[in-house]
Amino acid sequence: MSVRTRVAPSPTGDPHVGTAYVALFNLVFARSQGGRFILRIEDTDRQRSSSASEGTIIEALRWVGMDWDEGPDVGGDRGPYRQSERVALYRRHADELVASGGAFRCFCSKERLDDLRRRQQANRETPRYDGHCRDLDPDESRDRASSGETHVVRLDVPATGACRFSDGIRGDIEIPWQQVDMQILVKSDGFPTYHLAAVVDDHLMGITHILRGEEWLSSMPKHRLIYDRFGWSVPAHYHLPLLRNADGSKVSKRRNPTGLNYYRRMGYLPEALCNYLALMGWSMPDEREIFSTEEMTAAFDIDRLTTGGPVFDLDKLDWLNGQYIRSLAPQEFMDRIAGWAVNRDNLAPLAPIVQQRTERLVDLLPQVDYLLGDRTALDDADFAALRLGADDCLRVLDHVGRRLEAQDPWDRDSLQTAIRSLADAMGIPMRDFLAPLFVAMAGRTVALPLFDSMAYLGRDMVRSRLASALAALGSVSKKQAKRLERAYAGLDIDAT
RNA sequence: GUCCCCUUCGUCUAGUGGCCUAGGACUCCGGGUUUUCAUCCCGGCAACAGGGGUUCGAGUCCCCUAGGGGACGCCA
Repeated sequence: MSVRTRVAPSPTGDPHVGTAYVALFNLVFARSQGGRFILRIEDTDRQRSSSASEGTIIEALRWVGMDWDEGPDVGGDRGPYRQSERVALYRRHADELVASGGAFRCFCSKERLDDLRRRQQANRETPRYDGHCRDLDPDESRDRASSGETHVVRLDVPATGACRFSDGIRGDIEIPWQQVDMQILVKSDGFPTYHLAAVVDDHLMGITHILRGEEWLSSMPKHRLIYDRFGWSVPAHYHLPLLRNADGSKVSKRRNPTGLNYYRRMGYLPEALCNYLALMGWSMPDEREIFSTEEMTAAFDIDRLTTGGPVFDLDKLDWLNGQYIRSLAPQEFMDRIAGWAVNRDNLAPLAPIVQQRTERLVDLLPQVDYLLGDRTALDDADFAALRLGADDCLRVLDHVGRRLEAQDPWDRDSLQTAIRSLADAMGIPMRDFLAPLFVAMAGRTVALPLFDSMAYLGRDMVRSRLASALAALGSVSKKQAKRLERAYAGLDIDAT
C-alpha cells in the first residue's frame, strides 16, 4: 500500500511554525517512501475559522517550501479537502455510529454540564461526562431529535479496562478508559468536532501514517475507538515532540515569535528555516547539520525521530540562516533581497508617507530603517524622557498587546480605532499614550505615523516588538502579569 | 488533582550493552587571519537528573523517586 500522509491545519489564525514543522516531517516521510502528501483544512470551528486565515496559511506553507500532492487549492481525487465541505459525510457517519450503539445523542443542558464539571472538580475527579443520556430509550432519543430538540452526539466509552495502542516513536502505551471522556463528536450546530472529522477523513483519504504533535497523544483512545467501531484499520501514529519555549513550555506566541510571517519578514530564508526545523527532533545519520529538504528526504529514517521536546532557539537558527545567506551566489543574494522587501511592491505602501517628508532622496533610508530593518535594541532609558512614567508605559504596552491580539482586520484605520478606544478607556490622552508605542515600534518618538507603521509591520512583528519593549522596561513578574491582566479585563472599552 | 509522555553540555543533538577518557553543532570565552567589522581558522569551558537493580560490563535494559511537558472544551 502506498504511503499517504497529511498535514491538517485549522484556519483560525496566523500561520504557525509548529504547522510548518509537522508539515515538513509529513512531507519528507511521504516522499521518502514514494508516497503522497496531502493538505487538509480543518475548518469545523465555524466561529473561528476564516478563509482569510486559510489563504495566509497556504501561502506561508508554500513559502517554506511545502508542496502537497492533494489539497483544497490543487484538487485531488479524495476531496473535497476542506472539512466544511464534507459535513454531510460526517453526519452520515455519526448516524451510523448512533445506530450501531457506538455513540449516542445527548440532550443535556449547558447548565447541567457546567454543574457536573464543577462538582467533579470539587471532588478532584477528572471532569468527564456522566453518561446521563447514554441509556435513553432509542425511540425517545430519535423522536426528540427529529422534533428538533437541540442535541449533540457523544462517543460511548467503555467504563473499565484500558486502551492499548502503539506509537511509532514511543512504543506501547496504555490509557485507562476511566480517563477518557465521552467526547462530543457532533456539535449542536451539526458540525463535527476534530475527533470525528479527522478520523473519518484520514480513513476516507487513505492516510496510512499520521505524524502529528504530541498534544494529541492523550486523544488516541477516542480515535482508536472510532476506528474500531467503524471496523477500519488504524493508521500508524507518530507523535512528534512539541516545540518548546526556552523555559520548556509548549512554544507560544507570548514568549517566542511563532508566526511564519515573522521569520519571513525578518529575512530568514525558507530553506534555512526548514533545515532548522528538521533539526528539531531529528538528525542526519552522518550528523550533518546543513542539508536541503531533498537531502533530508533521501536520507530520511523515521526511527531517527527523538522524543524530548526541543527548545526553539533563535541563536542557532540565526547561525544557520547566515550559513545559507553566505553560500548564495552574488546574483542570487541580490535576488533574495529584492524578493524579500526591497522592491516596488513592498515599498509602495510606504512611498506616499515618505514622499511628503522627503527633500532629498537620502532622506529615505533614515525614515524607513525600522520598517525594513530591525528596530534598535531598547532599554529602560529609552522610555525615561516620556511624559508617562515607566509603570504607565508598561501598562500601555501590555494592554495594547492584549487589545491587538484579536485585532482583525489589520489596517491603519482599524488599528487607530482599536488603540484610540483603549486610550480612552484608560483615560490617557492619545498624545501621551502613543509615545511609548513609538518607542516600541520605531525605537524613537519621531518616526513615520504610528498606525501606518504598525499596519506595515504586521501582526507578528508588532507582537514581537511589544514584547521586547516590555522586556526593556523590566521583567514582568507572574504577579504583575496577573494584575495587568485583571486591569485590562476591568476596562470598559468602547469598541465602536 | 487525575492520566499519559519525556529526561545526555545553557541550547540542538550523536550514542540502540563493551569502540565513551561521552562525539559534533550553536552560544560563550581565548587566540590567529583581516585597515575596521563580519566571515574564516585554531583552541577552551561545559552533560549521561538522583537512587536501586539486571549484567563480567550500563548513557544504553528494568524499577522507584524527582523534575519537566501535555491532555482533561459543543478548539483544533
